Amino acid sequence: MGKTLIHTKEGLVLSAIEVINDVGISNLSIRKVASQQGVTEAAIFRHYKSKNELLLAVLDFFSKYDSDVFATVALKKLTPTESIHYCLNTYATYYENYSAITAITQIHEVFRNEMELREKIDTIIMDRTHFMSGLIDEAIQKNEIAPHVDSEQLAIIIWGYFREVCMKWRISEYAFPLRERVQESLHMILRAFSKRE
Amino acid sequence: MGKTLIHTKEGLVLSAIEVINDVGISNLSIRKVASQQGVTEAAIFRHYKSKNELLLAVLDFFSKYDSDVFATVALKKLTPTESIHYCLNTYATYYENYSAITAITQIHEVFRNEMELREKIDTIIMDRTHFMSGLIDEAIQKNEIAPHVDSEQLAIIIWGYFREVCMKWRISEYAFPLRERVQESLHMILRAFSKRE
Amino acid sequence: MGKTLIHTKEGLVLSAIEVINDVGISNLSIRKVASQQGVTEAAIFRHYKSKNELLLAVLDFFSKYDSDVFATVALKKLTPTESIHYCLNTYATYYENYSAITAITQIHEVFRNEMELREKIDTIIMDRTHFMSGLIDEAIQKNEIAPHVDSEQLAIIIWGYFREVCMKWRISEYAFPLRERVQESLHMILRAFSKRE
Amino acid sequence: MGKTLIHTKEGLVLSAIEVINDVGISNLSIRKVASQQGVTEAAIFRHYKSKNELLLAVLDFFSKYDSDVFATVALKKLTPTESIHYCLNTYATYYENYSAITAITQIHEVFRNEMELREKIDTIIMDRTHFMSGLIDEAIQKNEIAPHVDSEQLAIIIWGYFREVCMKWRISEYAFPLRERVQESLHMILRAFSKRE
DNA sequence: AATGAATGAGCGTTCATTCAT
DNA sequence: GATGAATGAACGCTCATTCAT
Repeated sequence: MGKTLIHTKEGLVLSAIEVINDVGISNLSIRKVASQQGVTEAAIFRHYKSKNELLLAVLDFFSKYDSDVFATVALKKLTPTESIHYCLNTYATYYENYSAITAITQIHEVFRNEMELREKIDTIIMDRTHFMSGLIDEAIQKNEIAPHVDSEQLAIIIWGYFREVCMKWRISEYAFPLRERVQESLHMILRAFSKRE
Repeated sequence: MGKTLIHTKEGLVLSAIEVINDVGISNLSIRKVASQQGVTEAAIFRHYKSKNELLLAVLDFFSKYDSDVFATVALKKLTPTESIHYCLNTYATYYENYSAITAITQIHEVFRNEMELREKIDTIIMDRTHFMSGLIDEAIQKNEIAPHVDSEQLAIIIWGYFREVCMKWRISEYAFPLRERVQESLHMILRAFSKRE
Repeated sequence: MGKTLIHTKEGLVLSAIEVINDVGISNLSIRKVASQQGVTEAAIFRHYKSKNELLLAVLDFFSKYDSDVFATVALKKLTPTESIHYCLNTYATYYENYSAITAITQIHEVFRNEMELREKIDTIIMDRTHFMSGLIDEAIQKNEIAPHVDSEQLAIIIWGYFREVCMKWRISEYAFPLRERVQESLHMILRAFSKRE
Repeated sequence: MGKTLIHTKEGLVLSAIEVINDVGISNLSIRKVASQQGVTEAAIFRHYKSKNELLLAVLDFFSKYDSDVFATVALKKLTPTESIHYCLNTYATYYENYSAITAITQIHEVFRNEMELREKIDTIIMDRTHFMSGLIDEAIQKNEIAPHVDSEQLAIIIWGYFREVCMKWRISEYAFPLRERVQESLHMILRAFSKRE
């Protein structure tokens, strides 16, 4: 019973992501999520009291991975550079297997016009940047990255790259292996910003 | 006469950009553009025969700058690295003075569900990447950038950074000087990827 | 429950016919049907997913009578001539009591520009002609109608007459008794085409 | 000059008929007539001060033929029966060569919702019926048609047939020779109603 | 004699949401 | 826990008509 509820509730999030991927966030509607899920529109309002609340759940789902990744990185005994690799590799692998979710990486702007959604998305972005710049700071301290590098700016570069390559992947209709490409480019970036002997 | 026509038609593009910046692309409607412009909705359809056509004009306006920039760069006698700086500096300066247009940099995904818009936006992105990777190739040939660098990947990194920093600028509500920040970061990037002696 | 549904759905068809009779098929709109019925426009779309689907239901309603008539004629043990009389008498009586529906007899042409409607209306007309020419063939075999008569042409004459007299009835604002008039004229026609001794 | 005006004015009527035939009376609009004619919408209002006035001109054009036919019939020295044949033959020949105009024969009902148009169309129908029943009366007097026949009812039968066969012709997409068919059927009708020896 | 621009009303349709069942 | 019916607002778009040029 409780289980079914949870199942349906989460199922709606997955359906919403599917719909966003299929017809775009602008054309997402409760009706379409309902029919994707095979329920009535009214049924959705039993689980989420508004469309925005469903979208908040989508963002929760999208970022739930974040805490896991951040936590895992902390647990493993990796060098900072390895951590950065591990982090992006995790996302890239995940996205490669669930390509629809990359739609969410591209629609931050759309969420910005509803206060609740805006706060959530801003927090997600901020946390990711913060986490990344933290790793970079560590890397600088451990001489893996050159000392003059501004960690926040590099964090923006890395996330910006990641978002851009996700976009290219979508445009290409998933024509190249995302994980490999990200790995290569990240390697290139970290090497470029590494300390020079 | 001709003047009035051009004025209204172009004015509608500017109004559309304003509306997109204000309420978001998802909430853009012909009604809102009309009221922003102070005309009736029907009047818009005299100038653009559909909403999509107006949006195409917005993309035209957004990218019209591109050819100018590409051409100017070719004319000036600059080193490739200087050209890259000049290019991003131009956009950053422009955006800094017309912050609403940065909204357009963030909405590629939304346009992807209308074929005409999709084609246009894909072309714009491709052309920009191509132009940038061309400059990088030149830079590699002239030993300004390290030979092992993949020019297309670096182009993606640079544009990804630019898009990301525009997003951050918007989130911060234009709290930092965009041009300066871009200049610094770009300097950092190009230095990192430069040939090491 | 089920009852309410059927009621509203069928009610909309009757409302649509009322509107067509009042303001003409060209001026029929979902808005007007809605207000005739005392519901909102959106409510209509719960029952019929488009305006055309509602119009199809109107045609269904208009022709649902057909199968009943055809079937009844077959059941009763009447001479072919009596059958023809019975058939037109049934329509005339029905129309006399529900004059608004005669509007539908006059609007074939208008429906011709929507493929779905066109197919439906063409089928209705074809079936009626076919049924009538079948009866005439029988009448010829039983020597009630002269052998040289082309049954399809006579069917067209009879239906053409019926449609024309309905038009006259409408023009006259229902000033003469439709049933009686049809009966007389049909009698005149059948007598004229009967076998002469 | 005057000539051009007349030409344009009449051209608009022909364009309107073309549009009605192409997209149906319900989808006729000033815009479409204008573009069919290759002028602006505003230009039409220079010639006809409203859409209804243009439609009145269409009806004028449609029925202008009537007076010619009526007059010609009176001039020629024909028997009443021959006159009826001549009359329908003239229309059938005309329509066969200008099939678009048969659209007008089918849309009386649509015109009924604008008072001016209604009056016009009612007059046309009445005049035609009157003319036909006059010929039938003559035929009765000259023993060409049986004495017990009600001339008005037969007139309705004949015009009803004619309208119906025009409809069938349209449905069939002009698959049979209209004139021939009308001639045959009319022959059949007049023979049936003729005096029997 | 004709055009381009504009208007206000109306169109068919979709939306998020509510509520009785 | 879910459904079917309904609503009111908004959507993109087309209409007949007007008017300054």
